[in-house]
Amino acid sequence: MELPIKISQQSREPIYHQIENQIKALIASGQLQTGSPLPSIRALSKDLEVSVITTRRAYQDLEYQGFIQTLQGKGTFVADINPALKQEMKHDSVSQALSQAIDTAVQHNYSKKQIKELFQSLLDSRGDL
Amino acid sequence: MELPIKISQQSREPIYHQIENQIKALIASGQLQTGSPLPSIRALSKDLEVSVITTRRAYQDLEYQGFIQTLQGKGTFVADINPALKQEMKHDSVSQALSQAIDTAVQHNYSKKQIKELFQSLLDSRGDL
DNA sequence: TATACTGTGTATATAGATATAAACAGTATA
DNA sequence: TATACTGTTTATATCTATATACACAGTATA
Repeated sequence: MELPIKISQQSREPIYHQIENQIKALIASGQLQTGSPLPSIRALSKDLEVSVITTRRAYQDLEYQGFIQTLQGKGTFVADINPALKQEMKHDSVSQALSQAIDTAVQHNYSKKQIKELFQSLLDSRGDL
Repeated sequence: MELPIKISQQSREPIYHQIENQIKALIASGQLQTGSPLPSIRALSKDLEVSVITTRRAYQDLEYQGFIQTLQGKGTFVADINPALKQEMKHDSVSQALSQAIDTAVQHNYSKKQIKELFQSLLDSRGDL
């Protein structure tokens, strides 16, 4: 079972962190339901072409945070998460991402109008929306 | 002379990289003009409460990329950069930041409408714009 | 029961990021 | 000329991230 996640090697964010964030997004948005199995750490490491230690680290963090649970010999499954928490996670993550992008634009001396226009044009040119 | 840059310790992006990006933004947007002096690596390290090695790394990378030049004993100065290049840098950096934020929203299954609304509300609640 | 998978623990190694410290060389000013 | 600044070099150290490898223990299936 493949997860729709992608790793950017040029990003300065650690790989395991990228994996974590993307799995969280899938869970928070309901694309991964409670109880559904995740790929094994070995399978995921092959998919993403990273080492098992890296995928394992991501899963460990997610488990520590309560998003997944792993059973030795069986695998790893999405945990049961309060829907209100999911909503909050969604909102927080997306808000933070957008805010940071606005920060970057402001740092570059973009006006409100310019930011809005560029954003609109980028949003409109997305083929997946 | 203090630079209006801030370091986020929780960000997973290396500190020197954060410094680089923010100085680039200042140069690209004209907030730092050709020839103007940057704070010494020691002064900057004190301002930002990071080590000299870290600020030096940022300055070295910026120099390698042609944005600044340093003279031993004198200090570090903004280089002369083609205005077209500045424009391109601005546009690329801001576009990339906004695109990545949209990616995050999409990962969280946000619709175009939701993204737009959240963005608008975040933009409107900015006190600095 | 053997095989193929699962997670867990451990080891070794390398690269990157960052801290602190000291010394050297160059510049500027009182 | 001494002092205070500037960048440069070097050293030591620690932590983090990631790679590869191996072995152990648990589960599932043919």
